Amino acid sequence: MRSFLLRKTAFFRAYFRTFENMSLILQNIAKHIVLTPEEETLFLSKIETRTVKAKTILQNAGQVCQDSYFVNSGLLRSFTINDNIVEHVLSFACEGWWISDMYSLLSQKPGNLFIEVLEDSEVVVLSKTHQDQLYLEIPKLERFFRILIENSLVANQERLMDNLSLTAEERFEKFCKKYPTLIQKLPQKQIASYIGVTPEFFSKMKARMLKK
Amino acid sequence: MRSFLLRKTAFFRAYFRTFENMSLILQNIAKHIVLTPEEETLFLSKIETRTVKAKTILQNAGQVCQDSYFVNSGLLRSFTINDNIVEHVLSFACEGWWISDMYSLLSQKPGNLFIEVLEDSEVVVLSKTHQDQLYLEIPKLERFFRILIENSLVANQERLMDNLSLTAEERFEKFCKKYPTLIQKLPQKQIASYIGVTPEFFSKMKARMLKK
DNA sequence: TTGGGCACTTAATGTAGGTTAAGAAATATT
DNA sequence: AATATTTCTTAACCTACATTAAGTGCCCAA
Repeated sequence: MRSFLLRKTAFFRAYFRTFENMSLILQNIAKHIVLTPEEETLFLSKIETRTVKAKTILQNAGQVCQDSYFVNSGLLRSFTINDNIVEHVLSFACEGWWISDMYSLLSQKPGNLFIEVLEDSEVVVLSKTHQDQLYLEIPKLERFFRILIENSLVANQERLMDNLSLTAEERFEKFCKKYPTLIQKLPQKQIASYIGVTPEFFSKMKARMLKK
Repeated sequence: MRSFLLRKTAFFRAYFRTFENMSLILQNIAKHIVLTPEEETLFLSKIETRTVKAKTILQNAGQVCQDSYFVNSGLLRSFTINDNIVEHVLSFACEGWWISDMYSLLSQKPGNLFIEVLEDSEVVVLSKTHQDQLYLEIPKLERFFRILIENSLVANQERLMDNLSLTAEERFEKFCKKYPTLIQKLPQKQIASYIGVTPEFFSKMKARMLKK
């Protein structure tokens, strides 16, 4: 009897933990489309959560990307490394954001991006295989991901135009306004890399801005 | 009898012209999804073709964007103008490409982009209203547009990283390889603006490259 | 036919941001 | 607590690209 109870509480703990872990992603989906409880269950059956420690590399350049990640908690980034061994941040992802190497994921060719964990994090893993299955099983998800990608395209276009027309200082100000929570968490060199300047210049620029 | 024949030939002419005008966009769709003949007809009923002359502005910054354009023939571009009255090209669109101000189209807020006709062109116009209807009437189109947008996001991300890590010369070389047909058609200052340099610097750079 | 714009070139000078290097401060590792 | 490693700062010098300005060739409109 006692062992039964033990098993039972373990079951409930796991059950509730799953729900706790998954509620954020379901909320995220619910912002754009409505899933039935059965569809939610099906969706949940295709994903898994994973706890990852800071500095873990989830995706390496040169490899074919198999997974997208949704961040439950913590902080990740994607970046490239060019010939001179200089890193350039493509994107950050904190709570409630998705991150992946879309080029590699879609083309199933080796990618150029690294995906790195910046802070101990909990991520939801969605494999390409499962995502493709889900598109067929729950066609509404086409809409969900279409909307996500539309939003990220718009943000990307704006960033591109900003890089062409604004100074580093202006880009930094915009970044601060747009992602105030990220600023707190990020080491300065990561911000510099996202803005598109060297850490040395960023430091100088920051000092200059403080004087004003 | 004669007038009947006349009407008949007029009908056929219109019929075939419609088909001629629309076959490119249907082919474009067929690359990613399969539509039934009825769905194709429905789709065609929601769009119209329009002949536009060079220098026409199809979309003005400050206005809410209502339409996406698919290019049957000719050449368009989208661009912003910053405070200093400097233009920056976001994208070109020639035969078989889509162009719009996605930010404004999605948010229905005033946009920052201009869309201008560079060469006399024929475009297919798809209004936001019709597009939204189509998503409901032919859910497969969610997939089609998702794929289109995915591809453009990937291209944008690459361009962003290139702007951060490559020199103007390298960006130009990449542009030439990627869009060889565009190079022929575009005035040099448009290329310069896309690459992200002034026309003066571009000219100097070109001279330097020819010497090698 | 002329002339007024527009695209392109060349050249002098200016500057935002890069590079190198060395030290200080903060974090991580033992 | 001590050491190692990474992050940040400062400063001197360098360069890719911008700015300004003046000039050339070309199209096309009156």
